[in-house]
Parts: sequence; structure tokens; C-alpha cells
Amino acid sequence: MNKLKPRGENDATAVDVTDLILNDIQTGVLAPGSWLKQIDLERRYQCTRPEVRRALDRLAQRRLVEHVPNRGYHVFEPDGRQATEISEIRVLLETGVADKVVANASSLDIQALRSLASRFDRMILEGTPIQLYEANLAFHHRLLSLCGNEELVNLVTEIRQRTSSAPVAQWKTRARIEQSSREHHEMIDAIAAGDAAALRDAITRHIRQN
Amino acid sequence: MNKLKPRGENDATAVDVTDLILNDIQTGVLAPGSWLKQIDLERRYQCTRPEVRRALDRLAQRRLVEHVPNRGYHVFEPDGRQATEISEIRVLLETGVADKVVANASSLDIQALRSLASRFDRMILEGTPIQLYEANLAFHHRLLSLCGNEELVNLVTEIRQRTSSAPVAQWKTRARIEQSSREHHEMIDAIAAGDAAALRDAITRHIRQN
DNA sequence: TTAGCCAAAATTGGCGCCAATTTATGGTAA
DNA sequence: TTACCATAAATTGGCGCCAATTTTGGCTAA
Repeated sequence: MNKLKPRGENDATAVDVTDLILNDIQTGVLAPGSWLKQIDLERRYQCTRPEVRRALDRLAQRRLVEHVPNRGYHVFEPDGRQATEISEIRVLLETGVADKVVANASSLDIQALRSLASRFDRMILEGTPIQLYEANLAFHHRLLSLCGNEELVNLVTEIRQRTSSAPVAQWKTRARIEQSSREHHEMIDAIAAGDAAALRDAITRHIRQN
Repeated sequence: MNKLKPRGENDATAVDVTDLILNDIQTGVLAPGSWLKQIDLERRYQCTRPEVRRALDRLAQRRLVEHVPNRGYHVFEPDGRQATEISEIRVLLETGVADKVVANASSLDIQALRSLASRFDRMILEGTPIQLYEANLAFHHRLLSLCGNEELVNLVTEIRQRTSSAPVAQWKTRARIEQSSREHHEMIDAIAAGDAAALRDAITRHIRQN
């Protein structure tokens, strides 16, 4: 007798509805401010009512959607103050471990980072906004992982989601995208040179975007 | 016709079950590692099954309890690595805004902090461990609020909960409690003297506890 | 006496129904 | 014509039941 689980025909059902909704919020499919009706979500993601409600509750906990009792849930719109404050938190955390990043980076790591930065550059020309967004995420994740503090990496990825409801739209102009690209390479150069101060500077400008 | 809601005999039912369980975890009533059976919680807090499950799901999201599919939920026990990493995050955040704290602190704020520190001292002698814990929380909350970054204050209170499942037991010895008390006053003195560097130093030692 | 297996009890977790509240609609009176 | 109210439709959210899985207890055989 095999103890293998029966498994429905499609194994891809393993992903949670929460992630699906989250993804649609981040890619801007579900616009900031719009109301999320349970019936619609139920049909859109082919899932049951309780699943939808659990997902909405989770997203409300993460403050990605806002809950108004007896009215429903709508996509959260962070105001300017919150966005600034969250950026400032990121600056503190990411510059705070800059010296660790520099210390831990092997030549192999630097090589990998260059590859990820190039991938970002390529996506500017050839990719969709979502692919660009994901390439950016991958670069930053790899970079930050060098600090050795796993909890910090998790925390930053978590609060990065809070910054903007539709992070795909974070780069308003082509000029800003290319500036981001340059900053990526600047960060790598700073790491390669072992210059933590330069890295901190590049990170700060990159996050504050000015 | 009055449109007042009927309201059950006890209005105190306004609080969420999540907070009740959270409180019992933090005060150590629900010990780290112990299993949280839905039936028990249902009876203990006089609430329904769905309420219990929602609360457990929320606490699992906050990583205060761990969920094992088809097995249940048990109070999370952070290992040494995680505890250290989280402490390091707190050091980065709280020392990072030390200069802001110093800059924004009015003499009235300093007075309030002295009062809260004294309250902590009083609770060492007269209070229960829980009261001591809460006095400590109040002091740190007031201090950190001076940085002006509301999001950061919320984030720190949130991750502080993750540090230890039973934070009441964080002070193992009487000597350590009194050391904490001295550090509190040290922080206030640094703020009063406008010495951000001294404040950073005191905060770092206080969080790392060594 | 001990190891392994089978059955029963307990626990988790998915799903749907129905009441309560809110929003939309249409009709009526000023 | 417009403002207001009452009725109807739609949506949210609470609650309980039952299936699936796991654990426990006891029995049998080596």
C-alpha cells in the first residue's frame, strides 16, 4: 500500500488565495481604493467563501487592505506620511547592515549580483512591468541576504509590500528606472571596493528616490 | 424608537479573542511549545469555534503560534538565532532614531519619562511580574514615540512581541531587573543632556542585555 | 514480555446556510 | 421638480454540521 496522498488532478492548487489577491494588488490589477466584494473574488479565483474571507482577514492584518465593518474590504491607499515613514525604516535597516553586507560578500556573490542587475537592465527593454518589478525584487533580496540576518531580510520584504499598494507603478518615468539601474551597479561597485560608506549612500538615495 | 443596540449584559465583550490569547501567551499562562486545542480555547474564552480559528490564524500570521496542518497550533518557541537576530533589528531601529529622539524631547517629555521609569522601579518592589512588564512597555513606548515616526513605533511594538513568547520571563534575575532600571535612567539622562551617542550606547546595551 | 497492527475516539478544518446590516430603487408628498 | 421615506435587493458575517486525518488504546501474535 502506498501512503502517497491522492492529490487532485492539478497540484498547482497548493498556492493560497491570499497570495493570488496579494499579487493582483501589487501588479495593480486590483486598484488602490477599490472595494473587494467577496462574491467577485470567489468567482475570480474559483474558491469558496470562507477561503476568500480568510485571505481578506490576513491581508487586513498586513494592512494591505482596510476593513470597514459591515461594509467590506477595500485596497489600502497609504498616505504620504506613511510612505515616507516606511521608507525611512527601510533606510535604517538596509544601511544598518551595510558593513555586514560588505564583509560577507564573496566574489561569487558579487558575480551573482551583477547578473541580477543585468537582468533588471534587460527587463527595462524587453520585459513587462511585472517582470521588471520581480527582477528588482530578486536583486534586492540577494543583496540584503548577504547581511546574514534572516529575520531582517524577511522583515524588509514584508514592509516593502506596505510601501505602495501597486509597487509596479513605483517608477513613474523612464528616467527614474534608468537611475535605479545605475544605483544598482553603484551598490555592487561599492561592495566590490569594500566601501561600506559608499554603499550606505547609494542605498539611501535608492530608497528615498531623490 | 431607540436605535440602540440590544447589547448583551456584558459590554466588555468588545475585545477580540485574539488579544485575550495573545495576552495569555505573553504572561506565560500559555507556555511556549504547548498545544492550543480549539475545544479548550473555545471553553476558556467563552467563544465560538470560528472565533478561535480566526484568532489562531492571526497569531500564526504574526508568528506567535506555529501551525502544523492537521495537527493544530502550538505556542511558538523562538530559537537562539532568531532571538538574537530580532534583537539586532531592534538595535538598528531604536539607535537609528536616537538623534531624532534627543532633538524632539521637550522638558515635559523628559519629566514624563522620569515618571514612567519611577513607575517601573516601584513595580519591581510592589507589583506583579505582569505589571512590571507593562510598566516597561509603557516607558519604551513613550521614549520611542519621540522619534516622530509612527510606523516605526508600531513596527517595534510588533516585533518586540516576537522576541520571546513569554516576555514576562525575560528578566531572569533580580540583578538583571535592577540593571534594566539603571539603564532606563541612563537613557533619560542622555536625552536630557542632549547626548545622542550616549543614548545609542545605553539602548544597545539594554536590548542586547549584556 | 514486547512489538506491531487494527479499531475507536478525538481533533482539525472545509463548506454552506441564514440572520443582520447596508445600499439601491421606486413611489409619494410637498 | 425635488426631497424624503419605505420597500426590496444585495452584501457581509456569524454559526454549526460533517468529512478527513491523526492519535490513542487495546488486542493479538511472535
